[in-house]
Amino acid sequence: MERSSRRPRVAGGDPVVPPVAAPESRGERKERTRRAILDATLELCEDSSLVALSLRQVTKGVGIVPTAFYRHFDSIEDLGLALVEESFASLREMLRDVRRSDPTYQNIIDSSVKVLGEHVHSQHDHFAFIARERVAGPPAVRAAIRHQIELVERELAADLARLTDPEYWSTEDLQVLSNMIVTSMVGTTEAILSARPEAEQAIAEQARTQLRMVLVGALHWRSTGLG
Amino acid sequence: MERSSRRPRVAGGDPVVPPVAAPESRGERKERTRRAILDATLELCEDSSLVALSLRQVTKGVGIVPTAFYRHFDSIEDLGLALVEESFASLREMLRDVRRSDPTYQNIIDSSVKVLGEHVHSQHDHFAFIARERVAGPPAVRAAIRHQIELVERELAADLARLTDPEYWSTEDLQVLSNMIVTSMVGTTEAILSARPEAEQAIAEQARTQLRMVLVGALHWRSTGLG
DNA sequence: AGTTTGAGTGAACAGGTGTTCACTCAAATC
DNA sequence: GATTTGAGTGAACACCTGTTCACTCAAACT
Repeated sequence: MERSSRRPRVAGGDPVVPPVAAPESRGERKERTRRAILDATLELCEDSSLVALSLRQVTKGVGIVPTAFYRHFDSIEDLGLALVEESFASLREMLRDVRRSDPTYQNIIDSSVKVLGEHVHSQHDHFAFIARERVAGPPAVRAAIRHQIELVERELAADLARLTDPEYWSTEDLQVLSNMIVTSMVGTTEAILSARPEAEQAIAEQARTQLRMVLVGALHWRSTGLG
Repeated sequence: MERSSRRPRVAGGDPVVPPVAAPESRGERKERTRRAILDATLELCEDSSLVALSLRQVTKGVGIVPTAFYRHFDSIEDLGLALVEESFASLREMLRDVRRSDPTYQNIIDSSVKVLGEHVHSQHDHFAFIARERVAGPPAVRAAIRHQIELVERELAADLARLTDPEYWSTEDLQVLSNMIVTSMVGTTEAILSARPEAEQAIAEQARTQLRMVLVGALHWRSTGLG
């Protein structure tokens, strides 16, 4: 047991840098442990779910004793809510990138799908967390994710309002269209996350085609219905 | 302990009918216990996931001893695969109902959404199981569900092939369209399952509008793209 | 009638679970 | 320099976990 220092290990492996060399303030150290808990949890529940994850698994992954967990979170569910916030911070960063979309791409669809693909990889754990816990997490976590997605849908509907003719597009229709686009993008995300890498090109192509189909529908839409 | 008979209790509560009055064959009894395990599992993992469900919880729910479980399934994962088969039997029954759609409804969309709503309620546990375990179940269960959904998508694409002009609709486009419709219906199912009952009317209306939008897109689609 | 089969039992195992408690000891405050 | 604060420790608790084993005893087969 003489190996275990008082300082948390922070991740699965042992620190490469001499642990003594870091003069940390109290707050810095607490924040570092907190981060380590969040990161370890994202990794550990990757192929199961928060509801199947035990407090002791998390603390073992971090390299702290079970009791230390309570200095940071009340429960796994509480931890989950923190991860929802963090994950949606990633997602909103992506939306920011989508909005000021790369001018080298000629249209919105290509650049959106490109940005989605990039972020799903660079923020893989966050996107996987949302996709899973959205339907399988603890009730409070599910509710929090649903709420966040609803906010995103409303934002997208507001964006779309600026691009469409209010004569033909009612607020309700825009909300419905926005929901469909978000649902489709959630589906694309799930597909990327659970596919072999070589299939990703095809998934992206499918996502583009779907958005094009929806766009064709939108261009011919009349609020009055199919007429 | 004198209350506990040798016969399994079959569900949460105690049997109302005198348990002695049933002369069962060996096979009948085994099948009854198997059903009880399947039913108890569907109930128990309703608000968590298979991965968070223990073998002992299941057997306690059924009213049998943990060891008896192994007479029916190798593991919880094995049980999960049986539930996938059973749940997709429900889903395919729904698809059958959709195909010979109610002639009192004038179009496919209205009747399809109606049938979906009905089946999501009458087979609530099966649909909830698929929706959850699709993303959060044990790997083998996830794979099985993905495979089944892929089959459904291909069937739908074949149906659509009969309704569209092959001049404008390539096989690939039909597959993509089918994927979008299925994704949208999965989204609608999730929405119904996690919404308060009074919101269901609005969800159905949204589902109809989305299908109408897609249909408008389909009617104006050219395989060559947006032109 | 006698034998085999197999669904269900109950005890035991080694180990994992959340939570409590009194504790250390270094940073932060006085 | 003395005191307070609080992140982390380690033992202990009562309970739950999957799996094993030898067993019962009624239905099914010979």
